[in-house]
Amino acid sequence: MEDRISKGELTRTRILDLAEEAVLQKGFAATSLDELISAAGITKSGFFYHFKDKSELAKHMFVRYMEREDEIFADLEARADALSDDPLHSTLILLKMLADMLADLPETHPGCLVASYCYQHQLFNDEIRRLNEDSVLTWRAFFLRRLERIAEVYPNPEVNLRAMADLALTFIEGGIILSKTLRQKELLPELLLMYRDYVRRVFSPV
Amino acid sequence: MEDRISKGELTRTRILDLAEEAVLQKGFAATSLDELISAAGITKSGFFYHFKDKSELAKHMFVRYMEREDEIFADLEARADALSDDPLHSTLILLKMLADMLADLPETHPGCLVASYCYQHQLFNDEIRRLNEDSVLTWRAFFLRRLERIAEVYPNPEVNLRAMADLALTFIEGGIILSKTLRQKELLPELLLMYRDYVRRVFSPV
DNA sequence: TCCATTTTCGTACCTTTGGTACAGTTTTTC
DNA sequence: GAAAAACTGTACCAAAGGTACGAAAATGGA
Repeated sequence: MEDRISKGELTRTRILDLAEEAVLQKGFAATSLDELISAAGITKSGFFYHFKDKSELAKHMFVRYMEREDEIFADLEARADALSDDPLHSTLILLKMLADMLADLPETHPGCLVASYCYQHQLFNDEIRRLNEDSVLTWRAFFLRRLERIAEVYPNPEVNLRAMADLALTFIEGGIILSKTLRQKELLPELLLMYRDYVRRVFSPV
Repeated sequence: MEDRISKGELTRTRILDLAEEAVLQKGFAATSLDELISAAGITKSGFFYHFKDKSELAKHMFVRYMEREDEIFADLEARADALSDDPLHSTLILLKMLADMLADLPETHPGCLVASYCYQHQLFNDEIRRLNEDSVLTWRAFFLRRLERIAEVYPNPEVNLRAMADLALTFIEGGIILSKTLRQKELLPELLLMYRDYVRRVFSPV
């Protein structure tokens, strides 16, 4: 009938939620299984029923994180594209919506798993490192696709679209670090709006 | 006679070098003391003679890291200012030299301790968190000071200088993550040159 | 050369953590 | 009501961070 979520699925979600929060605050190695199982209200055996070892936890945590981010971006894209047929305009809307979303967070942005894993890459196996790399490439492709569509309408031969797509990620990752370190949540949306401004200037006819 | 470096100082430097490299690759918690002492060729007691606990290691490592960075920036600044009296021009030179320096690194940038600590803040005490915050504020002040001098000569009322200073850090931190994750060392200098370009466009009279 | 300080080693011990192994039990679900 | 799913309990292991403290080199200056 309804979209039933099995009990196991719920427990797994609970573990992953707790793990993600802990990892973003103190790193993967310092996130102890004991801490997770007691917070999740299960036992060690229960944990190992769901994840065959800690590295499986890392992998599933990351995959889930990326799926959620992808959903968010797909949703923003759909909403932005619904509001304007002009590729430049709709991308500016998208960036504004993203900035608003980040500004509306109750606290400072908790952090990005890509950055966290990047600064602990030696802890992870090749599969996870590959996943991390792929996720960055996916984001780059997302922005690049939109920038290319803009460039078709507003050609600007001087601009390196790939570098400009990378810039979006740079703003996000760098902005999170700035926001987190200074504990000022406004910094991240402010920076994103600067990126938006930059995109507008580059493509807008003077 | 010469600037003698005591044996203890040498050992401490060796420990800090090893620790910094390990921390940037797998995080602080995963960097074991046993690993450091065996690599440094000392014993556990030897380690605890130099650092009263692991948290002292974290602190000294960070302080030393920031001193080195400060030196690098002070040196770049001195060299850039020697080449031009015009504040805009000398800052553009500074950014170019920084980009060149990063491009000349033999490998991908090893990472920034500010970002590493930021993503593991819960591991550290207030003193270290404060140090981390202060270091970002110092960098912001460094760039802000230069931007203000530029703005005196090339006024642009539309621009938020503080946000533009933060942008420099954002480019660096975000660029490191991008470079490290994709294992492409060219990305970081490329991004820095984009920041340089941005600064030039903002202040250059059309 | 002697003496004090600095630097390092040896050893023993304690707790937490990740991980393994595996048998047993309760809950769901069909 | 039976099979599959979702756990629990117990016992064990090696490695890690840390503590404590006494002894021994090494070094540096008088």
